[in-house]
Formats: sequence, structure tokens, C-alpha cells
Amino acid sequence: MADSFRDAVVGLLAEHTNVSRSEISAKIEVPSDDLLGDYAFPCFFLAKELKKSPVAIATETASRVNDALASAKEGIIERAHAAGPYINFFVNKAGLAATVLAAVEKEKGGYGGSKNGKIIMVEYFHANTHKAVHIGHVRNICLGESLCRILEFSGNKIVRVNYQGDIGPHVAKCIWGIQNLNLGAPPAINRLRWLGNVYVQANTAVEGNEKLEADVKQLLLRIYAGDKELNQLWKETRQWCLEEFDEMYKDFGVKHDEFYFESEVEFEARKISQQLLKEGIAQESDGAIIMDLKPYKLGVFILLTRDGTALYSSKDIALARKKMSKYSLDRSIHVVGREQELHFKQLFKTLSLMGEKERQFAEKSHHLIYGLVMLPTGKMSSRAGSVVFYDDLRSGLIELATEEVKKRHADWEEKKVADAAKKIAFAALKFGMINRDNDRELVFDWEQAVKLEGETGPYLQYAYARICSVFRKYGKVLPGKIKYSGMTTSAAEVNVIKFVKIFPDIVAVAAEQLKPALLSRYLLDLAQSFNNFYNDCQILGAEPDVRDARLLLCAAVKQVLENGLRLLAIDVLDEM
RNA sequence: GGACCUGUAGCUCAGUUCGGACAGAGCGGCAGCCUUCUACUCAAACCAGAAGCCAGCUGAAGGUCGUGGGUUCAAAUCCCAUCAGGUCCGCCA
Repeated sequence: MADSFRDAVVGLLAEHTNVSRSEISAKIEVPSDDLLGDYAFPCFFLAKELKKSPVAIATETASRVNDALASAKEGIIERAHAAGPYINFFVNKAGLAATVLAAVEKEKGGYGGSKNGKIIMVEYFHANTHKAVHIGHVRNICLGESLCRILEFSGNKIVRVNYQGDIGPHVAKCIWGIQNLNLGAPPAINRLRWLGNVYVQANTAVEGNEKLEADVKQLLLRIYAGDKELNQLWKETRQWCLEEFDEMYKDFGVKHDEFYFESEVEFEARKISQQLLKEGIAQESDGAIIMDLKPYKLGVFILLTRDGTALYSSKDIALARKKMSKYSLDRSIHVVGREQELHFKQLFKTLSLMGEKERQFAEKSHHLIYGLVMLPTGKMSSRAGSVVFYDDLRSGLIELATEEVKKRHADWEEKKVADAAKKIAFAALKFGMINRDNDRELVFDWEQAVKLEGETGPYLQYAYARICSVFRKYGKVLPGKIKYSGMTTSAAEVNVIKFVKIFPDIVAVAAEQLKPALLSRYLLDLAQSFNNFYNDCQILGAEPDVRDARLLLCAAVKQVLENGLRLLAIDVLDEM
């Protein structure tokens, strides 16, 4: 967003120093403390050239700037002040308020957006069928969806893709378990969880038993070969899973544009692998087809097993081809955990060795890494039974939120309580998943997840609800003309205005760096500064001019919270 | 053995990409703001005591930025070494 205040500071400095505008612009910063000023210009780098101490340079330049400001008529910059080696600039606060609040009022739901015009594919969620969904998938879907929304808000066209492992050894094991373990009939609901359990049981039964392992392998080959009975069972159980995934998408506000399945690229994957072997790009090793990437320090990438079945690797190559032929993408982002980092490096390298088209596609591809979700006791392990399943998580959080809502609103009817509780529970969950640097592991802790105070999603919802309550009490429409001069006396107010002002910048950086956490952190800061203001300043009880200006500020904060939370796929509430 | 990530307050984490003004939040604990009660008073406020509420606020407390070197006017940030934890490294995804 254009920043006329910053530009004015750059202009002043360009006029009173020998430094170019572009260099000044690069050096200008925002002081750590508001009391110091609104913009700052460090003078260290001028010291050598001018052979003076940075302190002297700052003092002299500041006084020249102030002389110029004094002779000029009312400008948006009020004064400069030398503080050690820094020149600090103070802007006209009423002007700042007017500019920022008018921008929000004008752009409303679009405030903070931009127009980048790229076509970006984002692949996320990709849970496997026949395995239970757990907390790790939740981090993926929260991160993926908010990333999509941020990129979309930044004016890009997003293709949301889900690539699902619906075939492979894990499915074979599950089906083997259904046929060979006496686990009773599948339930009418929560069948995904039941299948996941069958898979775990089968895994335990088969592991270490060579004969059974061979049986499962044969079973997989028969599925690939199109065995009628097995395919029917596979398709039926697969469908159960997909239906439950659909429910989950609703919880997280996700609508994929494209679903790819491993089963639909398996044939192509085998074909491509054979072709690569024929072209001498891939090689044979121990009966398997591999890419030898040791020259690139990427080890060995196995495409086809000794049995001739395609692995994740070659299926991903086939998938890339499929995407390339359908879409003309500027970028392709894979939201996948850290444990697959090597896989993606190998995949991109292999693509780039395949041909010019593939090489270009590999350059546009990006693996967005995030850390594992751990438990306080360590890594999740289905064998040790230490897995937090999504269905348990969901019901547990909703139950807790329901209690809290009831405690506060004994008079609310059942439906209203349920609605609020669900929104609050998911706000807590989603925010907790997003508000963490991608690189870091996330330790999931029920106590933390359930928290509604402090740095949480509900804290943001609460700030929003407070503003709604102010407007309910006010009960009128804001007048069109508002005087800003009376409102900017409090530091708390100015602080809020500054946060509102930088929202578009935050969205832009979050989009560029693919880090929704930057946005979630910002929203916390905004809400905190608003709560400070709310405590410090009377709103409805103030003089009419001041009251109206403050109401407009509230409206702006409400709008930014709404826009920001929408980008995190978190719902807002008018009352909570 | 190799590759990547992490190490900052009692706990959970920002800040490191691009070196600059005193290293920031949240949680927990402490002291308050708010409500009620008690005592006092003609009455109210202040003050004192007790209980409670609080998706909110304030204040104070809490730090060898893993360790050791180096570069620099300036290092949590850059470079080197080292320790600790995590993930991955040929037929899972």
C-alpha cells in the first residue's frame, strides 16, 4: 500500500541530505517504541563518508529539517527529533487517523488485499484413506487453507488440490485385516476410525511374519490387477473414508477444486518409470527401477519396486505431468510435513532431469515444510496408542467450549449455545495450529488447546464481540463527517491506528513468505492494542466529536479483525 | 556417517531471512483495576478487612539469547567450531 507519510519523510531527508531517495527508503524504519517517533532514520552509514559522528549528523540534519518544517504550512509531518544517531519523525496524528480510517471505510472487506494475478496450485490435506485422521492432518489442513485464503486475498487465482493415498500397502493391509481378522461388522458411523483400527491391527499381526507379509503383497498386486471382489471391497471402504473427509472439509471451510488419487496415476507412473529406464535417465538396481541422485547428494530415488509396483515417487512424477497438462501454473505449492523433505528434493531433481518442460515445472514447485505435531509424551505412535484422533479432538473441544458458553450465558437457548461453542472451539483449534512458525514442531497439549485466554483464537473473537457490543449500545448509524482532531490525544488510540494501518503490509508479507503465522501474530497485537484502548478511553461516554471518531476507529478494528480472521478460516461472533 | 530443522524467562513461543535505540508476548505465580460483603459513617468517597468474578486491563518480578571462538563502531541475528533434542537417508506415504 502506498504510504504517504513514509514518502513525506523520504522527501524531507532527500532534500536535506545527499542521500538518494531509494537508499533513504531502504534505511527508514519504524522505531521499536512509539514514544521515540513514527519513523526513524539511522545515520550510522553516513559517518564514514562525512567524517563526523552519527550523533552530530543526526542533530544537524534534524535541525535543518525542523527549520524547513517550521517555515512550511501545515504538513503531514510535524517534526523531526534527533535521538543519538537516529533522526525520528513525528507525523500529524489527526492526519494519520483520517487517512487510515478512510481507507478501511472505503475498502471494507477488501481492505488489506492486493492484485498479484498469479495462478497458484496449493496441495494440502492429502490424508490417506483407510487410516484414521489425527491431529497432524489438522495442522496440515489449517495451514493449507489459511495459506490459500491469504494468497487469494492477495489477488491470485488458487487451485486447491487434494492428492490422496487411496491405494498402496496400507490399503492392502487394511483389506487383508477385514478379510482375515475377526473384528466384527463395521459400524454405521465413524467407519473411518474403524478402518484405521483394522489397519493398525493388521499391521501388528503381519509384521515380522514373512508368510503373512507375502500374502498382503499378493493382495495388493491383485488389487492393482483389477481383481473384482477385492476392488469392490476396496472401493466401498474407500468411499466411507471420502465421505468422512467431506465432513471434515466443512469444519475447516475447505472446498478443493481438484481431487487426485494415487490409484489414478499408478498405471502412468509405471509407464513413465519404464520410459525413464529406456532413456537411460533411470537405472535398474536389485530388480527395482531407481534414479541415482547421489551426484546431487540426494541419495537414491526408487521409482518401481522389484515387484513392479509404483511407489510414491513415480506416482508423484505422473501427478506432476497430469497437473502440467491441465493447468498453466505460475506456482505449485505442496503443503507437506518435514519428514518428506528429502522426497520432494528428489522429486524436483528428477523432474528437472527429465526434460525442459519438467525442469521448468520443478522450478515453480515448492515444498512448504512444517514441523511434526508431537505430544507432550513425544512422537505420536499408533502402536503405543498415543494418537490424538480428529473425532475425539473435535468432540472434546466442542464439549469444553459448550461448558464455557453456558457458564456465561445461562439464558441462551440450546441452538445458540451450540453454534457459539462450535465457532469458539474451532477458533481455538485453528489458531493454535496456525500461530506457530512452520519450521517448528508443534506440541499438542489438551490444556493449551482448550485455553480461551491469552494468545488464542477466542481472544480475537472476544475483541470483535466487544466492538459489536459497543455498536449495539450505540444503536445508531455513524455520521458521515467526522473530526479526527479530538481523538488522537491518547497514545493507546494512535497505537491502534498504526496497527490498522499496517494490515495490508502484513498480509502481503505473509503471502510472499507463505507464513500465515505472521498474520495470526499480527491479529493478536491488534486485538491487544484495541483492548488497551478500550480500557483507557471512554467511547460512548465521550464528547460527541470524540465519540464519533472513536466509534469509527472501532469500526475499522472490527473490519480488520473480520478480514484477518476470515483469512485464517476462523468465524467471528457478535456476542460471546 | 551424511542432510535438514530446533535450542531465547519456571512453562509455551515471537524476534534470526535483511546486524542497530533498553531482547518481546502469552501462560503460571505475585500486587492491583471490577463486583459483593463486613467494619466505620448522617451519607458518600478514600482507607481497612474478607470473598468472588473476569474470554478484558495495569504494575512489578522473572534472561549466561545452548556453549566457545571470530567478523564489526555495533551480534539473539553473520562466519567457524562444539554440545543437546527432533526428522530423514533403497523398495511405506
